[in-house]
Amino acid sequence: MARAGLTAERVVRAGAELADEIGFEQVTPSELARKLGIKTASLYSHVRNAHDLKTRIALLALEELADQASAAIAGRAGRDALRAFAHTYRDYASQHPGRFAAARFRLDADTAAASAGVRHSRMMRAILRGYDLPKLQETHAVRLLGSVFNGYVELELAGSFSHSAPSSDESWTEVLDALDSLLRNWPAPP
Amino acid sequence: MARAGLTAERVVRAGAELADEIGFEQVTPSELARKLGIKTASLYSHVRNAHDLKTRIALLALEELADQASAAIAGRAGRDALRAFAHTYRDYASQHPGRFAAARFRLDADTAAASAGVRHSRMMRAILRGYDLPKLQETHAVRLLGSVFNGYVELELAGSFSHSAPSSDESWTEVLDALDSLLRNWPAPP
DNA sequence: TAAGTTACCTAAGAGTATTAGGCAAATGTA
DNA sequence: TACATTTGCCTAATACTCTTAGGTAACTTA
Repeated sequence: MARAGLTAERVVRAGAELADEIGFEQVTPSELARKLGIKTASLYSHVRNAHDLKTRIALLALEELADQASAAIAGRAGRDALRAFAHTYRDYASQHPGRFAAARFRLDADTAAASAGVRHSRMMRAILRGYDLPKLQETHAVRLLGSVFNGYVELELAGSFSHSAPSSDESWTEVLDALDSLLRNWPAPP
Repeated sequence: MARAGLTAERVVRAGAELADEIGFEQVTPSELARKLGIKTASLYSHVRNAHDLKTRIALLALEELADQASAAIAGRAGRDALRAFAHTYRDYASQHPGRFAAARFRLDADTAAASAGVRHSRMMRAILRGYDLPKLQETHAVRLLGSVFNGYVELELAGSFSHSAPSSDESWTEVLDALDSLLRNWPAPP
């Protein structure tokens, strides 16, 4: 019997591809085994179980996304950085919808803390340094940015913006301009 | 054999409760049948299949949420309406996390168009009427609001805000103030 | 009370997740 | 080169899950 020469890493990468093809929810050991041309049981030497598989795909996606975002904001500040970061997010989601869904997979606290997820919030904080926000408002602003990026992309992926004018592209740039303006005129706390 | 006296509607309501107990993803025919004390196969006289069950729970949740939001914004305008609407969203999600997840279940286009989802965007548009937005910017603003509300609540539910100060409650009010301020000073298009 | 409806059942087929144990291909060692 | 070890993949088996088909007994209505 010829071997496929798989490793845990190759399995996870194939899982990520599969997620982009059929959706992250639909990625299961049996489906992935089919794609790889091996028996389902054979996967269990590379991955602990179905949940472990999904977790690893999520970690991969978080890492990839952080890498791309980090490259995008390098050397930029203020509005430019904000736009570059946001575009990276949206582009990644449209090119890799399954991976993006994976990045939103709910990890347990420890795994999340050790994931590339923390780089994401660090980058947002870095972007905010280009705006003159009161120190105490920074976390609020980070949470707002995270909410908008995740929320917008998810709604768009769900098709919520595709059945009415104006185009989602247009809204996206307007929304980013609005956010930029908001960050430059953040309301003073009471 | 004593009958449980179920109907499609009671089944769906039980499904919604189950979602709040164990999570929407985990709601399956077999699990629901267990909760109801009947055999799995018996569910199929009330519901077409697993997907149909989830769809109906989603529609129920959208309806409930729209009802509550509609009651909350009645008689209010501007900042008050914005806050009332937003709080309804967040409260519903924290009291009914499973139903809230259900409300985000991806419906096919026709079902979505016939769902209470359309009431949600109508309400957001109504709220925006309290602000003096350029007509063309209204849709962009609706999309921004939807993104923030969905995004924030989802991140919060995922625990993203629970492991660092300040509290999510605090961020939520700051974020809403920021949104209010943004809507009152929406940047002029180029 | 007889007829019709229907809420629930049992039975069965196909598929999935997971574990246990086996063999043969790749790899390291003498 | 020959041997031992590791390991990548297999078959087999268990215990689910979803779904369909057909039956029966409990309610409803005339």
